[in-house]
Amino acid sequence: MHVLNQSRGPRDRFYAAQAGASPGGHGEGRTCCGQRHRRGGAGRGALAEPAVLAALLSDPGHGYDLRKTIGEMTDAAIDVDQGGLYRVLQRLEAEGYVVSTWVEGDSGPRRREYELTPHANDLARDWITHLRERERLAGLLAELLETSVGHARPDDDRHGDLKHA
Amino acid sequence: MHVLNQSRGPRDRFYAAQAGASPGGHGEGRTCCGQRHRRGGAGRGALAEPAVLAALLSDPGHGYDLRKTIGEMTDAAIDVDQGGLYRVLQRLEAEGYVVSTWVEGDSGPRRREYELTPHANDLARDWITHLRERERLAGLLAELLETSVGHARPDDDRHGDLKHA
DNA sequence: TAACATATATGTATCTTGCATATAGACAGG
DNA sequence: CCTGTCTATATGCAAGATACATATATGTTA
Repeated sequence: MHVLNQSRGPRDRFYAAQAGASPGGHGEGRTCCGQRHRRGGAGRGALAEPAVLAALLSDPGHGYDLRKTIGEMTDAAIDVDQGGLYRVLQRLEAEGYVVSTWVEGDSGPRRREYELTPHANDLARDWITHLRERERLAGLLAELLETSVGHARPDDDRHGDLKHA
Repeated sequence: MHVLNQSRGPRDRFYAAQAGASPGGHGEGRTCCGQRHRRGGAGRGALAEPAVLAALLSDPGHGYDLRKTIGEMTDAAIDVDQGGLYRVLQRLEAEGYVVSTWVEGDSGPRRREYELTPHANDLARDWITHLRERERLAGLLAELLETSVGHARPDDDRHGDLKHA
């Protein structure tokens, strides 16, 4: 599952401390594209905001549940980090695309309900245009690479690296 | 044309000074998605590197010409900034995907020729996978947004902003 | 010699991400 | 009662990628 921001599931408190993660040292996970796109970075472009928008459009609610909503909507293809999620919501509110209100729940911790403003429709349309363009460009580049690389398939030269034949 | 990095065409020297750009002050270009994706940022994800890879795969040469190659290959949809271009090339060389050699040209400024190493094929295949996934996710989100927003089309309320009517 | 095109390269700000951490209420088990 | 876990919101921080501006150096042309 693509983790846009966070994803370590439940067990927030001291998870890292118990698991022995090095704070500041960083591991060296290698995701793809030759070591790149390791931890932070803009490897895949902005996806959290449109995902949040889509979730709020189809099913308004509070932040914590938004993750689940997004996960379901995208068939688990997109998972937004908790931290990033609230940052997106704060930004959207500061810009007038959502409004939030504290809910007086009689149980559980305090929570906010987020609602989209009419402006959000404009933003969503902007995002649609933008995402379609990104889709097009990614596909275009993929095709170009496929055309040029095409000769050797991943399992075809696992032993000869292009110049041994 | 999508400007990945730079694009102000010829006229490098003092272009900004003459045009009166504020160094450090920054303007506030608004590209799309409600003010965001203004100047730097990771708005569209990494595209410069795969573009350079595709260009080098189909037509090796020196950096300066690579821009033109990329522009032609992508039908002007992608334009890589000069600065970013060389940074990509340096990175690829540091990682062993390209090798460069100074060319003793009898005219013009010194230049480097860049060649891909056999390793570059693996990287290209990684990028293909990655780009296809990005294509898929962008399309998925676009569809979700379209479904939820669908009711009002951009030109349907160009005069009524949803709440003034 | 000034202006311009070619060519390579660095400085810097900004944006978005991903991981880690900080609070805090409610609830279950020992 | 204390500990641990789940729900819920939020900030700190480093890294990666982009875009704009600037710094060079060489050759060509006016």
